[in-house]
Amino acid sequence: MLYSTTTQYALRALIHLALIDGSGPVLVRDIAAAENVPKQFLSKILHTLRNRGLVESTKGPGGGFILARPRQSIRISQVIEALDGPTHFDDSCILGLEECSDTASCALHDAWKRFREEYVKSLTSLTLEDLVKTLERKAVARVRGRSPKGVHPK
Amino acid sequence: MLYSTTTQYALRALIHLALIDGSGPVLVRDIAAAENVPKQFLSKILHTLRNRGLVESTKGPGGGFILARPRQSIRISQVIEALDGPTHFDDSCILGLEECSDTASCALHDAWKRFREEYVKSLTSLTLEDLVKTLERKAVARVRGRSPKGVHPK
DNA sequence: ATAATAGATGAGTAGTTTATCATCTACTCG
DNA sequence: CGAGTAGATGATAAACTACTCATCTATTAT
Repeated sequence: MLYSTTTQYALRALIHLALIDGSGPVLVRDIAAAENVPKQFLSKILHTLRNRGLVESTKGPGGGFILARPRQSIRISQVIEALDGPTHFDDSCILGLEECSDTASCALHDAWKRFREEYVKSLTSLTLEDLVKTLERKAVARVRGRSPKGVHPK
Repeated sequence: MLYSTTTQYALRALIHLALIDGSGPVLVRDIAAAENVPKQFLSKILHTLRNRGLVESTKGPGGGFILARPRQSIRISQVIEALDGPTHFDDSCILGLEECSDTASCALHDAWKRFREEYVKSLTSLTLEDLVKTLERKAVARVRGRSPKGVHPK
C-alpha cells in the first residue's frame, strides 16, 4: 500500500468536500458515513488538516468543515505532504541508505529518481478541482453508457 | 517511505550477494556488517527469501548464503513480491476503496493506473545483474572523476 | 441562562513492524 | 565422537498505526 490509511482517508474527505463545495459546512459524521470511515478517527485527521491550513472548522449547530481555499488551489501533493511529511517527495534513498546522492548513489538511485520526478510532477499538477472534473466526466460517461436503446454520443 | 525496512534490507542483501557472486557462501554476519543491518533480523529476512526460492543457505563451517539462481534471472519485482506480497503490484485502489475498477473508479484511478504500469514495467525489467553493472559503471566513473591532473575520458 | 449541537482532545487498546535474546539444530573438521 | 561454526526459531519488547471511549470546549437557538 503506497499511502497510509490516514492519508487515504484525508484524500477522500477532501475530495468529498470539494464535490459539494459552496454548500456550507459539512459534518464529520456525514463525511464519515459517505466515505465509510471511522468518525472519531476522521475527526483527528481533519484536525491536522486544519492545522496545515487545508480546511476550516466551525463548532456548534450549523458547523462542520469546509475547504480553506478554493478547490483549484489545493494540490494533491500538498495533501500528502500535510500528513506523510515532506520527506515523502524527498530524494531519500529507496534502499534506505543514509549516504545516497547523485554523486555517491545506490544501485537503484537513477532508476528511482527518474520515476519519482514523474510522480511528483503529476501529483503537483493535480488539484482537487481536477479530481472533481474527472469524477463528473466519469458520471456523465456512465449515464450515457447505461442509456436504453443505444443512445450514445457521436 | 515506499518500501518497508524489511524489503529494503532484503534488496541490499541480495545486491550484496550479487556483487560477490561465485565466491562461495557469505555469512549473515558479513552481510549485516557490510550493509549496516541488524544481524538477527536480517537472518529472518534471508530465511523468508530462502522459502521464496531466491537464496540458498548452508549451515556449519564454510556455510552462509548464496543466490539460488543466476543474478540475471532474479528480477527486482520478484524480490519485492517475495516480501510485500503480490498485492504490491496489484491494481488495488490508491484511495483504499473496495469498489474501484476501470468502469467504476475513484478520482485518482486513471492517473494512478498509468503511473503504476510504468513502475511495474521498470521493476520487472530490472535484474540483479543490471544493478551490479550499474554499480560497476558508477565505480569506474568515480575513479576517473577523482583522477589528478584532469585525466578524463574524451 | 441553558439545552442542544458539533468539533477538540487525552487516554487507552489492538495489531503490525522492527527489532533483540536465548536456545536449538545442522554441518564440518580433527 | 566432540568441539566449534553457522543458520533456524520461539519468545519477548519497543515503536508505530489505526482505531475507540469519554470528556471537554465552543457555538447557536430559545
